[in-house]
Amino acid sequence: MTMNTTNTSYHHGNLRQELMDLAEQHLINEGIGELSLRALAREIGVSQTAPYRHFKDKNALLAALATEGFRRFFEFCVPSESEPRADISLLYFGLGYVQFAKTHTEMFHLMFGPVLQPRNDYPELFAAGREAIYKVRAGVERGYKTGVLRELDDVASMAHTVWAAVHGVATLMLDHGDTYGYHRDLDLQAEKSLRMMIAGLCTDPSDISRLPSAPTPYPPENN
Amino acid sequence: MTMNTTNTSYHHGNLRQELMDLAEQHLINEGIGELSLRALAREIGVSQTAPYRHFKDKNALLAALATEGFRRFFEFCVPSESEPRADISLLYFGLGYVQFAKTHTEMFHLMFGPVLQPRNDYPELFAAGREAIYKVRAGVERGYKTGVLRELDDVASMAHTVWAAVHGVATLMLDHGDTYGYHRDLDLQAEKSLRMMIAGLCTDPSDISRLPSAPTPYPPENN
DNA sequence: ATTAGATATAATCGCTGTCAACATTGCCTC
DNA sequence: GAGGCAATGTTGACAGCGATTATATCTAAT
Repeated sequence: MTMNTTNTSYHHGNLRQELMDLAEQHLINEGIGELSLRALAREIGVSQTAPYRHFKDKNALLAALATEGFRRFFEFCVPSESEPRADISLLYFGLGYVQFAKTHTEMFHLMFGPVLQPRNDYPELFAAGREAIYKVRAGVERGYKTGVLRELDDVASMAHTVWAAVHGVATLMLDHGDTYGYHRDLDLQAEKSLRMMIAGLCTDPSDISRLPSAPTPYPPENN
Repeated sequence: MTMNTTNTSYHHGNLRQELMDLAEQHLINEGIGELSLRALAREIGVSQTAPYRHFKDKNALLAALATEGFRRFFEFCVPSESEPRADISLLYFGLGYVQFAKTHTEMFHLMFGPVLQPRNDYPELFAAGREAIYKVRAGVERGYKTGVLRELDDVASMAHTVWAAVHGVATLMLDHGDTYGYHRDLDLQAEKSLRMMIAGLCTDPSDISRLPSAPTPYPPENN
């Protein structure tokens, strides 16, 4: 994956990146709680103190990971921006959001959960989060101008509402899928909920299925 | 609070309860991550291993705490059930939900977050979560029968949607309040978002402020 | 007096975060 | 090209905290 895994020289040369790569794998496989700097160092074959050259502490590494996660998240949601109709664009955004949560569960928890808080300590991460919001605002603004969305409030408030709707669907699916029962098709349910909520914010909330399906497979080729 | 804090006898006699009480205080003051069985035992004045007589491990204690949390949560939301109009009832439920999240932040994270998962291992907790859903379903059913809610889908799906809406508003407020900027009145924003979303699910989504205010102070006297 | 339940003691193990002292390397300057 | 410096990594050790287990001891109830 990265260039020199079998680098036998004294200096690893790519430790920072390799730490992050491996950390992400551990994140995926074992979850946030189990991630240990020592284990990473051991596995890479480097001393236990070496990581501290690159990250002030464990949370700093996690923050870097989460920031990287946001970058992918944006790519994940990019297609929604090219959709001209604002309501459909928001729906696509929501679908991407949910898909991301589902396929990058632990990363999602890291990015949006209470682990790295308050955000004051992680300016890059904070900025990434803000960027995400701006995208939604842009979508809402478009919806207002084109008359697709009901102008219930100012753009910021409406964007907050949209975000909350999407976020709620995603987190509920992750954290309470089992509570809702294993027999349900959660993906389908999530999409239905998204549609209901977004449709409710539209000028014409006549029908949920009014909003067309997302291009399948929705998210682009990125893993 | 509990009976025998100054019990000098060998047997504490009330350790289980006292552990939970103290744990909750720590939860409130320091958060989930900082909670330590050892600290609790130390503080109570009992050996470090004594808690294991009452809880299989740390998570078992947390699960018991969360279950207790659900009991309070239900009391918190009880007033919504006495409201005859289904949409208003759902709104009150949402307001209670958000208030609970705000005033019992860490407990909320414990109850709804990814800490105690999967729920298979905590049957009581699982049951408590289910009970919560049934309440929402009842509300939705009422809304269908009285023609207040749009019958967009079956009761279960609609309940899921309502829950997602409410849950999204609450979690967004907790975990991303700072991202959205300190200058906003988050409480107000949360309520607005709730109103927009619920109104959107109603037969007549004409006006957000159509739904009347909650009785103030909304939640009953329980701390 | 016995027994089951509650607590204590001691020990294992892992992790974080620091520190000091030292080794290697690459790059920059002269 | 030589020297020097800064960045990177190593080694080893330590303080501190935490979870958990095994084993021993106490005590209250029967």
